[in-house]
Amino acid sequence: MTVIKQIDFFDPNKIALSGQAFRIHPIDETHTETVAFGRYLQIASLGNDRYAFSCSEEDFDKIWSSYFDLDTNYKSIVDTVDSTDSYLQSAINYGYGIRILKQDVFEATISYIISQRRSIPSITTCVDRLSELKGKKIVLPELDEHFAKPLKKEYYSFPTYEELKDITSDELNSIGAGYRTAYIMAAVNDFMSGKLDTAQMHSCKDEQLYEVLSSMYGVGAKVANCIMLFAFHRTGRFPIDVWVQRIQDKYYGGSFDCSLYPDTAGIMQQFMFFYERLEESHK
DNA sequence: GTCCAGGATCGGG
DNA sequence: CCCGATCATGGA
Repeated sequence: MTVIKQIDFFDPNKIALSGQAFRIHPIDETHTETVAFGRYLQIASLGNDRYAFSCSEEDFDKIWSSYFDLDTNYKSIVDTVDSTDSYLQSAINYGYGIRILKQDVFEATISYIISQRRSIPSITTCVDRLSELKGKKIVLPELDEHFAKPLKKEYYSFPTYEELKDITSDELNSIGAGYRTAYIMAAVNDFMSGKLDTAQMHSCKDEQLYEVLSSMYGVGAKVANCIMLFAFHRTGRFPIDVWVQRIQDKYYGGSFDCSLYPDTAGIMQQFMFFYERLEESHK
């Protein structure tokens, strides 16, 4: 099953390298693969803003169009950027095609709890190990001539909280969760007990959602904002990690003025993060 | 071996 | 309220 679409402002490999999700990867220059919502998806870039997706029309409409935030007009958002902010202008030019994903709430919560004080490759390893341990094996879709060979032999879904309800400390230690083991156990319990209810959280205003998330054991300001931005699509949130703080120190006198972008500061943040990290890797 | 990573918690001032 | 020490491990 293959669906071909024409899409503006969409660069799957840049999204994969932008560090907002940990299970999306470039295969080669024109192919990207991801695992999300229990499925494997491959995207082939055909040129002239045309893309092949390895899914049915129905899954594209019900899952992937939303996941990649394809109903949002990023060009108009980019046009609102302060023309005198040359750093942000450069970052946006460099990151043209990055969209903010709408990730699964539980997966994003656990992944960002794992993420604290680790590098992105290390987070990826840990998330993959957890999926292999407790997720379900995924049946790959048929991949026709548009697509490349997948990177791995086997893929596993990110486990649901039901699938993690009996996970032990030893198991979490074995996948390299380190000192975050207790945080993950607590988070699973919060979802299982109904203290955290995804549907209810979606209806919360930003401040209330932030309170709920940051009240979790092992979830502070940065992780709470990442969950809000990358799972709940609260695009006004501005997560500050070591990279973003570095950017603020170098180019914004210590703090970026988010009030200029009340509804899109998080999108700006993602462009800056991508720009700074990849510039650094080219040195 | 050394150093740092998409930080949070805790105790003390 | 702010500050410093501490946390376990992978990857460069």
